[in-house]
Order: sequence, then C-alpha cells, then structure tokens
Amino acid sequence: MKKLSRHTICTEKKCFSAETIRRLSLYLRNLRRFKESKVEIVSSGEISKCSNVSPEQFRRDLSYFGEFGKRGVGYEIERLISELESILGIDRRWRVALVGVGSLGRALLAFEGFSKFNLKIACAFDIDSNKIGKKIYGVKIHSVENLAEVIKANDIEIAIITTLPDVAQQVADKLMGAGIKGILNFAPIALRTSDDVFISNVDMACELESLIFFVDQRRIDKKRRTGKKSEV
Amino acid sequence: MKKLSRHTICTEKKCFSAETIRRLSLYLRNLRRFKESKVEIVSSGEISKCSNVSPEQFRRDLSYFGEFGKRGVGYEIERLISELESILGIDRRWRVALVGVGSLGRALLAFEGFSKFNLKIACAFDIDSNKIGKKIYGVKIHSVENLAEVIKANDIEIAIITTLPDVAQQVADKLMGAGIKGILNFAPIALRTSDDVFISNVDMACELESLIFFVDQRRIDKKRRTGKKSEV
DNA sequence: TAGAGCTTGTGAAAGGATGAACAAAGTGAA
DNA sequence: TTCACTTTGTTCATCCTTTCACAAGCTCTA
Repeated sequence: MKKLSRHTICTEKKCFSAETIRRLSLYLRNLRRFKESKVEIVSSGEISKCSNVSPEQFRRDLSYFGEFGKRGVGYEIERLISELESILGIDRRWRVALVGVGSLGRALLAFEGFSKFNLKIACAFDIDSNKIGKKIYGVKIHSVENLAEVIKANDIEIAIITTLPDVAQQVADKLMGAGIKGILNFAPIALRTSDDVFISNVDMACELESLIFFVDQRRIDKKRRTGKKSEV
Repeated sequence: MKKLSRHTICTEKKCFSAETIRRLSLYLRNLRRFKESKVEIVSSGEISKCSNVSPEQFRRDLSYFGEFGKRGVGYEIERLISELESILGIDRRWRVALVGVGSLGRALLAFEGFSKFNLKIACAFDIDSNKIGKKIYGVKIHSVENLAEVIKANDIEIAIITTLPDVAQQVADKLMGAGIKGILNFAPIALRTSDDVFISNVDMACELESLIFFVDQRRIDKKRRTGKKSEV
C-alpha cells in the first residue's frame, strides 16, 4: 500500500515527497490571490511568507520541476500559475465520484470551490433508496450496486469517500474494482489499498486530537512554569 | 508562527513531532476497534499493521511517553486506551466553538463522532441574521459580533473555522483576541497567528490536488513505459 | 561598458525521522 | 529450574528533508 503522505517520486532531476506537492498546491492558491490583486511579479520571499514556508523551501520545491523565475527579478505570476497547474495536472478537467451522501457528502456536493481546480463531481452513490435517483445540487445519486458500471461509463479515476467508517473499506474495494486510481478518504479509518491506488486521508479526528494535545500541553507547561510543580 | 505540522515538542525524554501525535490518535482509534471485538491483548505488530506503520514506529511513538507494554506479551488494550486518552488530553471534556454555519459547518454540527473524543460544539457563530438566535442540531447560533463575550463566558479554548476564505483571517484574529488557543481551520488559506496559538489545517484542496498529481503522474509513467516517448 | 544591487537556483551541511538489530524481560513447557 | 520462544524498548546507522551559503544571472544607472 502506498501512503501518500510518505510517498516519494523520482524524476530525472531528484526525489521529492508528497509534502512538496501539497506545498505546490498551496503556492498556487496564494499566487491566484496575488493575481486577483493585479500583482504581476512576485519574489520567493513574498510568496513564501504568505505560505508559511522559507524562501529556500519554495525555490527548492520549484527546482524539482524546472526553472520558472528570473534572477534579480522574481517570478512572473501569470506564467507560474499555469506552470503549476500543468505540474499538478489540473490544467485539464477531472470528473470525480462521491460515495456516501450524508451531511458531509452533501456539504461537498454544495462546495463550489472544486471548479477552481477544474474538478467536477460527476456522480454520487448512496444506499438510501430515498436518495437514489434524485439530484442533489445538480448531481445524480446512484445506487452503490451500480457503482462499477456508472464509474466505468463515465471514465472516472478519482473518488471521494464520505461514508461511515464501518463500510469505508468495502466501498474502497468496490471502487478499486471499478478502476479508480485515487481516493480522497474522509472516513476515519486507515484503508487498505493495492499498490497502484493512491489514498489521501482527510482526518478531522486526528487533527482535532493533535490540536487538543498541544493546547493541553501548553496549559501543563504554563502550570509548571508558574511554580505549581505538583506532578509532571 | 507555529505550524502544527512541523511543530516539535521536547519532553524530559526526547523530541517528537506533531506527526507522532497524529499517529497516536490513529492508534487509539484502532485500539478501540480491537476493544469492540473483545480483544484484550495486542502486539505492536498487529496494531501497527492496521495503522499502516511499522511495528518499530509504533513502539517508538509510545516510548516518548513511557513504557506501556509487557515484553514477551504485548499491550493490554484497556490500559493502553486510557493511557493514550490521557496523553492526548481527551480524558476530560472539551468545549469548542464553530464559526461559519455554511454547508460544511452544518455538517460538522451534525457530526456525532465528536463525542467519541470527549468533544462538544458548545456554540456556533455566523453573520447571517436568519440563522442567528436559532438552534441547529441543538447548537445555538450567535452573532459574530458577540464572539468574544460568548467564548469567554463559556471558557472555550478551541475553535473551528468553516467560513469562506475571505473572512477567515479576520475571524482568526477575533478568536485569538477572545483567548482561543487552538484553531482547526477548514478555510483554504494559510492563517497568520501569534506564537502561542496552534493551527491545524484541514485542507481538502491541497489533498485533492496532490491526489490528482499522483494519479496523473501514474498515467504519464504508464504512457512512457508503453513506448510512446513523445514528450516528458 | 562597468559596477552596484537584487533575486534565483543549487551544492553542502545540519537536523530529523525511519529502519535494522539486539539486549532485556516475560511466558510456558519439560 | 532451565531452556526455547516471544515481544518490548532502545541504540546505532541510514535515509530524507530543510537550512545555509554562495555562484550565476538579471536590471538599472552612470
């Protein structure tokens, strides 16, 4: 199984990690904001500041894919945006499937931001017969039973799982059987997948728990510093 | 600014990263699943397998906080669960605030899984006067104007941002002013925060774009392997 | 053209995280 | 008790990522 978070890719230039790609995505977003403000040239210092990385990090991340800046000047925003879009693969349209039309699934169907990176939820699946056949935010809900055929007919390669954790593995297996090559998983469970399928987990629980840990830690530290050395 | 994803903490034992804490959260979840299946003892091999990490990784992660296993035997699940809950700080109740009751915010209000880690959304905020004063899924919606006073009155330290990116920074500033110490940010923007506030970003866009990159890459590789060496 | 003043791209060093390997410690059978 | 077997906790070596530092290259002015 490939864990995207630890996955590394080697090009003819060097090896870079999945983390690099996530940062590229972040840079792209900030570049678009600059563009909206009619800025045309930006330096690595400026773009890295609003992305919370060092300028060197930014320059190195780009260096894996080519040379996009002008020494002594900076980066032409228009060009860098289209280069990044091309690198990330969002310069063409992607159609994705969504499985599990619960409250989170519904929220994603309503999310307009997807179009920003050329992405369209082409179809959705659920087991609830009350939902099947209906359209929600313009997306048709199919029965999970027809998953494989609908996905193949629509030539879809990427899917989003927003089911309950109990059935997430089962759904993932079905998706892989239908030829899906990338899964964005919102179910709080570590999915087992075959080697040629990429998984990206969006795990609110992990994020929240680690947040709680750090807030809690800070409180403990504070207590210790103020002298109440009761127990550690 | 502290980036949670890169933040490191030093105890009297050693230094560990925020990644370690995320994994602890994952272990905890899997341990609970084992417990539901009435398993009582588990080895590092078993627990690490379903968490997609190596057994050594699992043992090392625990070693930062103490010795919880028995050599030659394994880990007593019941005990390890309560130890992890204590380490993560979820052995006591946390009340959080949510800002931005859009479709995603609403989905989070409906999410029952929060209670699993002793977390309750105590209040929510929005600017829409149609929502203010109402209760959604049992949570009262306040005006953002009263944010500081409501948060202070409820003694809340953690907040979730589910607003549009345009106003997210503004909301974050208000939250910090009200004494919030941890923010779970769903808005696709890198927030600027003061040093003593922890930020954890749940960034669907980054995850999706990196997923697209890898799926796309795989397709390019495939094309290259099959001989069509047109362009790289 | 020459030179000062930027900013990029990248080797080299430093710093962290992961993996291999093994001592320490528990179990159970003879 | 002794011995074979199992599994943990930890040291040491390796690998990967980030930071440092600087040469290369562009612009503008005189």
